[in-house]
Amino acid sequence: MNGFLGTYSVSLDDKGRLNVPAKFKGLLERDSPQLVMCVMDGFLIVFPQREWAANEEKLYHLNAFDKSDRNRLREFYARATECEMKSGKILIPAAQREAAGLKKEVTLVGMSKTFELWAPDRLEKTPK
Amino acid sequence: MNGFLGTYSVSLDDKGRLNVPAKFKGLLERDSPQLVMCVMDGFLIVFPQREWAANEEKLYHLNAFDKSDRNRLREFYARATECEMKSGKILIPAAQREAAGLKKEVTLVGMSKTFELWAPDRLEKTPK
DNA sequence: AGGATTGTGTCAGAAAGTGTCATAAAGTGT
DNA sequence: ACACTTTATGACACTTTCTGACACAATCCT
Repeated sequence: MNGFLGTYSVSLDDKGRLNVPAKFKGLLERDSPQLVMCVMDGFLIVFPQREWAANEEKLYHLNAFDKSDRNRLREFYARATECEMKSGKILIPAAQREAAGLKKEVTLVGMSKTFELWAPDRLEKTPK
Repeated sequence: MNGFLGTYSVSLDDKGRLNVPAKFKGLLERDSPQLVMCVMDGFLIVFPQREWAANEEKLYHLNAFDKSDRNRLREFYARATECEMKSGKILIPAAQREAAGLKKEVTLVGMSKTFELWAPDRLEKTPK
């Protein structure tokens, strides 16, 4: 598989775990089940760990003593959580579920290297 | 064979699989049965994987941390699904069938590097 | 410690996807 | 037009995946 592709509608179980679709599962199992989940505006991004690291590198050049750079860095890190696919499922922490407005139904959107988790109604309102 | 050419009328089986016409089958078997199926405006485009990758390259310049770039990326990736020709058939996922309004009869149109899947009535209404 | 909350593994039933085959239809050569 | 080959269709049995639920483990709080 080339990357995460497509839109899937999945439901969370009673503890807020999402069942990873089989097509994504293969990729995560092969690469690594370690993930970083990050709140963006109104939705969640899931990075496989390696991909997260690659993004992080892009931030190295920022200056930790520059105020606006520091704000960007803070944004980035403050909203990230480590998580993992276990038994084919990913637990979405309560704070993240809250931030993305996730209830029972979640729409999962592949973005090649990463994928996104959306509350279905929010995704619909996204500009086309 | 040089590419996908011509129009074929095929029927889907009870699970929504289409039988790949023999002329296309050869090409897919030789090249690779890996495909990406993408929802367009009311119909589906099927890309052999290699061809998809070539299109994807055009998006490399976009910045995934920029909001509007990200929306464009999402539009592209969200519509796609990986699929594969297995036992000479291609399963069209329910969501895709829905999006293209496919029932039992499907019209398949070769477009050289790719081919399209249409609901017959929609194809007829296409401006000439 | 006890009780609540949050996280984890597993499983059964339902739904979706897959392989194979018999028959029907279309195409080919003579 | 005939026999023969190839291709398409529909059906069936089987496998995989998804869902929702349950039981249990770990953590937190007071």
